[in-house]
Amino acid sequence: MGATKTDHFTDKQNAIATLAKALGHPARVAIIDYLLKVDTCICGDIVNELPLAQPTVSQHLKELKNAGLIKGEIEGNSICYCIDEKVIQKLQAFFDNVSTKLKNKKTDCC
Amino acid sequence: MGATKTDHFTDKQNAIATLAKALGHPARVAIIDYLLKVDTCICGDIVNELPLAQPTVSQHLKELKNAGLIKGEIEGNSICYCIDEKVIQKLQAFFDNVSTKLKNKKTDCC
DNA sequence: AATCTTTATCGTAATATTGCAATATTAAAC
DNA sequence: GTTTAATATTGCAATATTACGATAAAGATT
Repeated sequence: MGATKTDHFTDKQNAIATLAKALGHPARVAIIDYLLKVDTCICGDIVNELPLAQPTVSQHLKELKNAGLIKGEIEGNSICYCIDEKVIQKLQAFFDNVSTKLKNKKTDCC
Repeated sequence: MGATKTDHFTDKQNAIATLAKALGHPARVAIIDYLLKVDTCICGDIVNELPLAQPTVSQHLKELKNAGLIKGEIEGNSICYCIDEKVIQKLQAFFDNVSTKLKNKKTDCC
């Protein structure tokens, strides 16, 4: 196989998994880190920052974009990428919820 | 290729990526959801809950365990799995940080 | 319009992931 | 000790991901 059975899980579970998967590569975490660090966010800068070839970076940016984590805006002949705050908040809410529920748990088996 | 170039990224980036990757599958998100929902957390229950065969669930549990997201404790001839609160807090802190930094950003290009 | 710059896409090789049937392991129950 | 029950491991097929060279596309520059 190799294909994920998404249809058997809830929309929310699939949504979180998609976002988490998008961040499941250090290069993509590094891209997020970089976009946070700088105020301008031109694709070329990201390529220079990362230890990967330009097509590879482009592919990682595409995956972050597909997952909805970043947005790209054409700026002359270069492209400005930024993080989508709403999507980050979705992840934040998920982990907040997990954390809260863990604290309220009665049994602490392990 | 197909192998991730982990050595070029920071330990923190690799750590976040590893955790995110572990949650990058709906079945594994569903496992976390289930562990939060119930007070007992025996592996067999998880197998019954998920629409996947026992070996597949076992494999997903192993990946969550390898990433450090859950811990397993032998309980008779069954196994009790629980979420590691500390690791969740690591992810929580990461997204809190991203969120805060986004809010403090001057330029909002996209 | 020819050229340069910037980013995306294609093609492809190497590796990883997903899923399951079959089988192994280990502890309880009899 | 044999059987039952619960979980893990093995082996394998299908698919996905990662990485990059080569090339394309599209706007800027000359």
